[in-house]
Amino acid sequence: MRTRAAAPKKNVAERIASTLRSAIVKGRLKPGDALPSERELAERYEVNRSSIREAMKRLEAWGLVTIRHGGATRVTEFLMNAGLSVLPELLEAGGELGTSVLADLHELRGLLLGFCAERAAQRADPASVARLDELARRLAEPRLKPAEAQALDYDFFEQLVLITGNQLLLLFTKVVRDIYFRAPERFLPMYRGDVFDAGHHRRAVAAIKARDARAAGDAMRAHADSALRLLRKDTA
Amino acid sequence: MRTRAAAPKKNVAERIASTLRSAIVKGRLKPGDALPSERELAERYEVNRSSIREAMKRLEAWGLVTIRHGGATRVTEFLMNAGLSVLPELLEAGGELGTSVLADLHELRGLLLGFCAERAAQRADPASVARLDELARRLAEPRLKPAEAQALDYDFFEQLVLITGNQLLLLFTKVVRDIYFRAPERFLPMYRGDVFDAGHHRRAVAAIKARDARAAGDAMRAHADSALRLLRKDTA
DNA sequence: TCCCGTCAACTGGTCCGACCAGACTTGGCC
DNA sequence: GGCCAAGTCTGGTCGGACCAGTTGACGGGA
Repeated sequence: MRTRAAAPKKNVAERIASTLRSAIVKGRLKPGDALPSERELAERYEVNRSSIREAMKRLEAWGLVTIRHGGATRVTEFLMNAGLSVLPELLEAGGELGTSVLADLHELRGLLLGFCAERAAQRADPASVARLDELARRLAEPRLKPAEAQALDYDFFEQLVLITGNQLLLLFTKVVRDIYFRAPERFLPMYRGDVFDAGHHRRAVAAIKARDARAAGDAMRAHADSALRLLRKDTA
Repeated sequence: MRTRAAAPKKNVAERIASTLRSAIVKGRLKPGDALPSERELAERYEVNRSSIREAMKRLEAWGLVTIRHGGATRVTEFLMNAGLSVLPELLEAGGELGTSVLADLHELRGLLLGFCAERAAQRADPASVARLDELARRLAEPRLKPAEAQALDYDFFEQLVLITGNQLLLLFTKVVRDIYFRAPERFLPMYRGDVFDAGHHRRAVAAIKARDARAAGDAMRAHADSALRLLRKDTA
């Protein structure tokens, strides 16, 4: 809200869904709790019931509530039942949960980055390598804004994933992208000029060119690890 | 339930959303194509426009279409935009895409299994190890039905993930579970008595007990690799 | 007293038809 | 030919009606 686009032109349904989502993820509504009926919510928010229904459908799609015809709509135990789609919500909610999940994300990112870099060293075509090279070069530019570095870093990740040809992994990167976009402020500190080191990317590209899988993987793992260490230091 | 019932009591909106989703994922509707207007779809499917709207909202939540007020609703380049929620559909679609994604899944599963096993060897508590032991023992029973072996194998995976304490990974396993549940027939061949080898799990548990991270990881990676090899042989 | 079936009063699901609001299309004006 | 305005497409919101499962209170029978 406060940052990124003062949300001027959101749908009615979208606005209400966000409100309720926040209530759920932040714990004001606990798993098992019943939401007010659609008719009551419509009255409370002074909108039509159709809009409330849309908001409910959205919450259901996010895996945050279960709707039962005839029964009440209840908050689900989303950590055990929802899929990755609730992730952005979890991070946006901030707080303790958000931070621990953020660390989990970086841990997993390191694993995947390493894997992709190794694959890339084995089978990257010249055009892909050129794109990686270009991205690494731009990452090394002085006076790069944190937000730009973040965007380039994501592009680098995506390019690596594209090289592996693993479509499932590609879908996963989209989840990561959603998180980056929705809660960029959680990531920007690691891209500050005084802590971000573009050397990892440069070394990775060099290793990929040299077909050195191990070195490429190590470089990207080191990149993710540095973010993880920074996060741990900040929260400590 | 377990066998995925021929969709007996789905919503109108849900039914229509599934139909369209399938059309999109299977390529009958290509990225960039405009869907018919809500009013036209309502007429074609002989339902109210509200129901069509709900179906549209669902497709949008899945990342399959983009809705623009005033403009047409268009199919997105979903592989580049959708999240993991379309995965089950990709597999169910069968055909070339389904098989290649299945291979991707096994590849990724190997990576994650190996990672989790290594972590488990480093930090598993006795109770968790006992649960893994029990699961491995049951997997080794003679005359195990493929479906039972599949269920146990999934439980083993989940238990490993729980040991890592990575909540994000836990959410990912839920996605895997959804796939297993929705298209079990795609996985059962690898659990047939004559090809399934429970030795990988047994060796992994032994390695975890011995705190041998490398051996534990290798055992689980070998498990996933054997599935991948079988898949490649079948399609070849 | 206790159990069980009935039914009213919830809940969400679908429908209708109207109107608002943004975005394209078209045609006439310059 | 190029530009702008009106018309008519699109989705967005409304409200009010009715259908369809669930729930639980209430009353009658064992």
